[in-house]
Amino acid sequence: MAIKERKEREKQEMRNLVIESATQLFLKQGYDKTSIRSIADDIEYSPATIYLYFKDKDEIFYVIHENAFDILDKHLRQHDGIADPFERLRAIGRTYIKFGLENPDYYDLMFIMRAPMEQIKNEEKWKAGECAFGYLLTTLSECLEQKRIRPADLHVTAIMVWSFVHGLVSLYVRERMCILMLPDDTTREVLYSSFDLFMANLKM
Amino acid sequence: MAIKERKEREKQEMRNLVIESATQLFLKQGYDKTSIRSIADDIEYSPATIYLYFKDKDEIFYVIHENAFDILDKHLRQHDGIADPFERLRAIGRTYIKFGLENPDYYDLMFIMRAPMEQIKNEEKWKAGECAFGYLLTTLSECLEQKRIRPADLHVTAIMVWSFVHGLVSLYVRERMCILMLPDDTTREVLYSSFDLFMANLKM
DNA sequence: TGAATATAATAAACACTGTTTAGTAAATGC
DNA sequence: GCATTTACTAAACAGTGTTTATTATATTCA
Repeated sequence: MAIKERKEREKQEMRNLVIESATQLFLKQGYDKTSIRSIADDIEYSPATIYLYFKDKDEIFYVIHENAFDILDKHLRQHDGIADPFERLRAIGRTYIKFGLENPDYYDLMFIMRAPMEQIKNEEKWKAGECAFGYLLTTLSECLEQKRIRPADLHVTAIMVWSFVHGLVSLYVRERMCILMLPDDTTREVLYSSFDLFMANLKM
Repeated sequence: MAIKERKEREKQEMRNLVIESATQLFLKQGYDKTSIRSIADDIEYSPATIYLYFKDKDEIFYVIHENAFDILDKHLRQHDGIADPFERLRAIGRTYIKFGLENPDYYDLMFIMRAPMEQIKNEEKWKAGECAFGYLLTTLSECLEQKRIRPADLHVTAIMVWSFVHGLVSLYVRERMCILMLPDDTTREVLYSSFDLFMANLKM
C-alpha cells in the first residue's frame, strides 16, 4: 500500500513548504514580523492548516534553528585541512565571527533567542549545539596537546573561547557596540582586532 | 502659583508609580508577561492612563534599563578603593559576572534586549552604557600605564574584556550553557574559572 | 459501484497584546 | 458661577498565537 508512503511524503513536503516560507520571511523581516498568518498568506493556506504540521510557532523556528547550525557547520568545516591546530582555531574563530556579522538573524536564533531553546527542553538534548561545541573541543584539545596554547582545563578554555567570540558578535548584533561611536565598518575592524589580541594572549 | 509645581510633582509621582509596578512585575514575570494591562491592573488605573505619562511600552522599560545601570554602577564602584588596577579590574569583572548571574532579567534588559536600544536611537546617546564602559576604559588605561596587562590598543582591549564577560553571562542567561550538561552551580564555577583563566592570559 | 469512514482544510472564535479615539467627570482660571 | 483646561477611562482598532467546530475531499471496505 503505497498510499501511506505518499501521504508521509506529502506531509514532509508541506512541512518543507512552511519552513521555506518561514525562513525567507524571517531573514527578510525578522522573527516578530514573521507571524503564522503571514506564513499562511505566503503559502496560500489558512493559519489553522500550519498547526496540522507544526505544534506551535516555536517548532517552526526550531527547525530553522537546526538548519542554521548546518550552515554554520559547513562554514567551520572548511578549515578542516589546516594542519596547525592553533591556526585552525584562528580560522574557525574568524569564520564564526564573520558568520555572525553577516547572518545576524540566524545568529540571533542560534545563540540569543529564547524560542528555540524552549523546544530543546522538551526534547532530549541540544544536538546542534553539542556538535559545534564538540568541534571546538577537539581543536582546543589538539592545541593543548601540541602546547600551542597555555595549559588549562579543556572545558574551561572552550567556554572562554566561545564566550569571547559570542560576546563580540552578540554585542554587535544587539546593537551595544554603539558605545564605540564609530562607523559600522570601523567597528567591525575593532572586533577583528580584538579577536587577534585574544588569540595572541591565548598563544603559548 | 504653586499649582503648576504640584501638578509637575504629581506627574512625576504617577511616573514613579508606573515604573515601580512595572519593575516589580518585570522582575517577577519577565518582559513579555509584563503587559500594559497588567501594570494598569496593578496600579488600579486604566491602560490608557499609562499612555498619558509614557509614550509607549519601550519608554517604560527604558527607565527601568537606566535604573538597572545605576544599580550595576553602585556594585562596580565598590572596588574604587583597590589601588592595584589589575586587581581592581579582576574585582570589577567578577562583580559584573555576579550581577549578571544574580539579576538575569536586569542583565537581559541592559545588554541583550532590543527594546531599550530603540529609545536610545531616538534620543542622543547611550549615556548609561558610556558611563559603565568609561569606567572599564579608565581602569584598563591604568593597567596599561603600569604595564600590568599586555600592551595593546586601549579600545581593542576594552572590547575584548567586555565581550568576554558579556559572552559568559549572556550564554548563561539565554540558556546556552546547557551544552556543558552540568548542574547549575557547577556551571557557574566553570564560568568563574574561565574568567580566572582569561585574567591570567591578560596579565603581563 | 455506493455507502461509511478517515483525512485535510478552513472559517470563526478565543484570549491575549500595544495603542488610539472619543467622551466624561473633576479641577482650575477668571 | 461659568468657561476652560486637565485627568481619566470605556471602547475600539489592529494585531498576535492558538483552538474548535464544520465542511469538503479522499480512502476504505462491503
